[in-house]
Amino acid sequence: MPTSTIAHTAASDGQVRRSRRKEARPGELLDAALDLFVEKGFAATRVEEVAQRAGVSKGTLFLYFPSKEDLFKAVVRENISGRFAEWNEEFDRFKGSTQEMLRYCLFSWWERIGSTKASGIPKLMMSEAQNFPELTEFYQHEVIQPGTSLIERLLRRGVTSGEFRPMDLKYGVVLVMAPMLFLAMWRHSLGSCCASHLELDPKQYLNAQLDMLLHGFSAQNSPITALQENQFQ
Amino acid sequence: MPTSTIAHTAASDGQVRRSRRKEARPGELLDAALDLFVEKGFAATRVEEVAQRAGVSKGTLFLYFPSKEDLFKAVVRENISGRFAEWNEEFDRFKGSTQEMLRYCLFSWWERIGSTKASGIPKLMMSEAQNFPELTEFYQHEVIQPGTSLIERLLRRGVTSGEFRPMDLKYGVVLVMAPMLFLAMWRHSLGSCCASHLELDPKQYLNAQLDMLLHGFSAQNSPITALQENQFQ
Amino acid sequence: MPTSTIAHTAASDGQVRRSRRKEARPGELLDAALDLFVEKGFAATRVEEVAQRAGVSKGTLFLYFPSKEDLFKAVVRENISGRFAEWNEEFDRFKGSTQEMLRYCLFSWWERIGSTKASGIPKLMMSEAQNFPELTEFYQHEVIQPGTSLIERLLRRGVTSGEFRPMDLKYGVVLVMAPMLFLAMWRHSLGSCCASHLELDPKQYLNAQLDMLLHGFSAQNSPITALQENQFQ
Amino acid sequence: MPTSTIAHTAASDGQVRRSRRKEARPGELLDAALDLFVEKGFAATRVEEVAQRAGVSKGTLFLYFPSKEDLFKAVVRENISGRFAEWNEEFDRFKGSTQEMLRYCLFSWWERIGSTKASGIPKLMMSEAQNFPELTEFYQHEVIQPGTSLIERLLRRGVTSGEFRPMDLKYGVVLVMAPMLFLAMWRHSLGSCCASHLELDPKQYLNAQLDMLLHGFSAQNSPITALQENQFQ
DNA sequence: CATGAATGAGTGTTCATTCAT
DNA sequence: CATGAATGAACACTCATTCAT
Repeated sequence: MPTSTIAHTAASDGQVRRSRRKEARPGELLDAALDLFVEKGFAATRVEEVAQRAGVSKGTLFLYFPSKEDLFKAVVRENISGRFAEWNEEFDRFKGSTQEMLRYCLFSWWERIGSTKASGIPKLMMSEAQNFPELTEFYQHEVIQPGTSLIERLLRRGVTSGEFRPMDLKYGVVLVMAPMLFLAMWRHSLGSCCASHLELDPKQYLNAQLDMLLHGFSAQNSPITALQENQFQ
Repeated sequence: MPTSTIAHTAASDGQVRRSRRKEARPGELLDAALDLFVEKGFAATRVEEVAQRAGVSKGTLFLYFPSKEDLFKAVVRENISGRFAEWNEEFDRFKGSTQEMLRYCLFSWWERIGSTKASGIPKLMMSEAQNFPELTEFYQHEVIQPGTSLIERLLRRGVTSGEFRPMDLKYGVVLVMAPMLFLAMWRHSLGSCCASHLELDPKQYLNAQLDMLLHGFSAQNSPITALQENQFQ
Repeated sequence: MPTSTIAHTAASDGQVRRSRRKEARPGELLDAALDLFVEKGFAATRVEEVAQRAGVSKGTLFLYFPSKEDLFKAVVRENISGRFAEWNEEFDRFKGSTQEMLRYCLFSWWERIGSTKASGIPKLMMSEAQNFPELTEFYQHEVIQPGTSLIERLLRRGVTSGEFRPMDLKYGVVLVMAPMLFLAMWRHSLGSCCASHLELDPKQYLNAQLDMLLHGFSAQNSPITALQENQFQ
Repeated sequence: MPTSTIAHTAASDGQVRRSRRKEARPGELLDAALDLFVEKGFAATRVEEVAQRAGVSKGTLFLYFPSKEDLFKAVVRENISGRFAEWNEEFDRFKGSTQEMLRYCLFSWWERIGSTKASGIPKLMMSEAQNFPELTEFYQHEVIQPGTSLIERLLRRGVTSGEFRPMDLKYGVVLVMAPMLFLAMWRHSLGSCCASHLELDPKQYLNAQLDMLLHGFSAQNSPITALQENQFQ
């Protein structure tokens, strides 16, 4: 009951703090919207429910976001696009090897997006892309392109330094991105539904991915890896 | 179980003529529904459009499937035919190296599933898993488990023969499956929407995956690969 | 209560004639829509009320008319545009003097439009033209242009035959149209609200207009006219 | 009577300073509202836009006018200032022929009303008469009746002097009024919407009307007129 | 006195579902 | 069996009105 703030008159300091009207902050709306979009998808989420969950009226929502699509865009910006600036800066300052950088990339993605509610957004986009072309274009520009640029940059660094083999960067980028996206989608769909024998421990999954990105399955490659044991957490 | 209501009428005259006629319509409806569900998702698909595409009236559709949800369930069930028996047999007879077997696995999947309409089913399941838990469980048993067993078997063969490093098979399996599922979903969603810089050539993508599964990015691994050139088609 | 036709089972001839569902005919919807559009204007008329008055559900209305604007267009076509073909034919066959033709023009307009509910449409268009540009364009093409063509033709005939003075046809047309439009608007607004000292008898008003169109106020013109006495009905 | 609540506070200090400040705002609001009501109609005008255009907040508007309807009433009342006294005096002093007087009547109406913002009021009244019966009655008394009296007086003068034929004054008055009202409405609705073949030059239109009021279309009447050429500006 | 954030009833349109024929 | 006309609940978005500050 977010409306519990109603009529909470602060008698002590002489000031009336809260009244019948809920003071809306866009933040609460964005949180509520993220929850519902991830849970139900874009189309199936009713704006009224978003408003209710944020403890305000439908009208108030439209006061802050001119349309449902704009609300969604704001959610994406708040939870995903906004992160790329910081990431790029971190990459600028990164001192270690590119292998370490790749590891950092996967694990910071996990901490900032993968393990949060925001990880539901990629799944959502996959599901609804066809039906909302404008949102899709937005997502392309705000998420896909910055994300691929970031990874491309990383791979280029590795190739330049001689750590990585020369490669077609386009497919290299997808090789790095796909497992992250897959993990996000898996957790929000099949992985979450059934106590499956395939319930993945995310960090172990990412370690396995990382290990394979670097060394592959082949036996002649370096032998001690996440694929063998759960030694990395 | 809407499909069970269909085919159990023609017991009297021994001929399946009447029942065959009846079964013709649900089949067309299921085909039409698969196309549309994959293209637009469950919610955005209108039953009337399904009926039109199948050449029948909306009323007729509801004659065969008591609700849109039942239609959806029937679509998913119908398209999960057990291809796994055949695959297992092929694996029994396979003579080459496990590396070749892995390659065969990815490419036969592409030919039989990935490049066909059936590739829409994983996307559907990912998108709608939350809304159809009963269906999800069914999918787990009928597809995910047989599929993982198949790949697990393959990996075990590789480890036993010394071609592959020892590994935690659970994560190994996901490493193999993820790119296939990702490819299927990508093609049916974001990948098809935007004239993206990320439009993937499926065979090249699979080659790149295969290459990385075997060798990873590292420079000390075998240098000439699909990642470098487009020599594989 | 148009829904009184419900469950009116015709027991006599063995046939069930009417059932719970109302059989909608677009005609009833058009009638209801004309009533309400004229009474309340386009924007203020709720489609649900139109449907109710026609005795059907809101959904049924959208079965016949894809949008409120289309409903309006159909109303205009049914009640106004459709008349011009007949009018043109009558003008083709007209044998008398152009003065008689002008009289015929005004009075047949009165019988077919001015005295009917359709006379509310011009007022409505005047009120709402600015807010519904698409409707306005439609009205231009379907009503204003055919109407002006008809009158222009009439005036040209009179000038050619020497009955009328040479004139700038554009303003001649407006001189003829304006009083008809004014009468229609007056009746649906100020004229209908108050038992005014200006309550106009339409036929007398039209006679006065006709007389003035032909002769003006001047004393040197033909003396016996509608302006003097109420001899015409 | 919302305007009565405004100006009766400043009795104490004799100076109208404070009250003058207060009155400034309603004036701006009424101006803004007139513009918008005329342009868009009552329903389509948003109070927020009125407030913005007047440079105040929405809340302030409701401080002065308890509702949108009250604002509308105030707008109409405000803009019906008694110009009729002046007009009557001018008629008292008029020396020329009644034909000249009629011409003066039309053109001074154009200068004082027709060409100004005030010409929007008749359109408003025509559009909204049904919804504001109380206002309509007010308009009858304050505008229609004085106006008709003025014209009636003019026509009577012409008949008495022998310039005009004897006539039923009631219809004579409408014959004179109708084209003025029509012009005002046309300019504010259809005439302004469409780059129509019927875009009217007001002075030419009034000349044509005047000419026809005096002579009609008939060929035996005086031949050189505004209907023939555009020689009058 | 002035503000503007908050409200919530109201509207056009869609679409799964029903049912008389 | 098959049809398709009819239904009505649902939903995004608007805007006059309120009221705490």
